[in-house]
Amino acid sequence: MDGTDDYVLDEQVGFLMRRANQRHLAIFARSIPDLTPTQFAALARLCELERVSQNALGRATAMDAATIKGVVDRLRARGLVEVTPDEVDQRRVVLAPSEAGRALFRSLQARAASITAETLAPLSDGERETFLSLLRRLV
Amino acid sequence: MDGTDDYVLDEQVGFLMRRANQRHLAIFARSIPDLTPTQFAALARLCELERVSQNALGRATAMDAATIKGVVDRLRARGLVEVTPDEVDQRRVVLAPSEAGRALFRSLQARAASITAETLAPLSDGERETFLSLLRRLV
DNA sequence: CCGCGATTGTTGGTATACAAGCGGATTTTG
DNA sequence: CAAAATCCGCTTGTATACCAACAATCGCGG
Repeated sequence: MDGTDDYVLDEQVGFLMRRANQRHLAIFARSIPDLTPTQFAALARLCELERVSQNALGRATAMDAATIKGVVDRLRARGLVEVTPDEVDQRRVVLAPSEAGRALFRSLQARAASITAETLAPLSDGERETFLSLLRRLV
Repeated sequence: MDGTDDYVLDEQVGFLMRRANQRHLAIFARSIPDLTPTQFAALARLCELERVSQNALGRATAMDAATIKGVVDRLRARGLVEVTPDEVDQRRVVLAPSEAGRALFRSLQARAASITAETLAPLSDGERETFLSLLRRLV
């Protein structure tokens, strides 16, 4: 039992992912101060899907129903998302990006791409590919 | 300008990290329901450092001063951490794991290690090494 | 057509997380 | 030694994030 039980926090994948995520979040906030990563993800998906229900958007962006509600509320409050009741299913609301939402997304697209680049900047091109493909298998 | 502006959310490192983290958090919560990953990290560091101030523990676990306060409060409420005022520096409080805290950490250590293993289970041994070493460079 | 399970959106509660700002203590510096 | 800078812990406010519970609605089987 000499070395089997040493638990080194700094080598745990969860701790490393948390810290890597912190660094990425800081890069994002510096580059796009107006929108959080979550809000941007929701807006991006909405621009891609055009018309979806709230929960469906949540599933498409890996967010809980309770979480997506708050995100959509904040996007709505800023006029980036429009909400209309679904005509057939009375439980649903249909979300769509407003013209302002679409314009904002377009204007931020390039910056968003550069955020990914900056996050991965410590790695070489090949390492980036490797990292992303391994990461994709851990979702 | 045909393909330069397609922003694919699912390929962004932030989105992938968020989802990989979600999966890891779910594994953690299933395996150690009593403690959050953050609380466990703080407890682990505390067992390693024995006696630290609150903010110092926060820095050692990559937590904001406001964040570590809440974490320590909850650990204290469960009797896992003991607090004494620092004798020299009157601003500081000195944290130390209680006997119960040390015992809990010891009893969870193996499970914590298996959480890392389960999180990385989709990868082969070599891929795990690669992933961790790349991830370590992104913190 | 009736009932029952599933889905939709909502709410409340808990737990990170960070920014900003506070008063107080300590250390550095001029 | 006094002023400035720094550090300490705290609080407030905002934003994820998830769970659990809820009413309203929908769809399907009988």
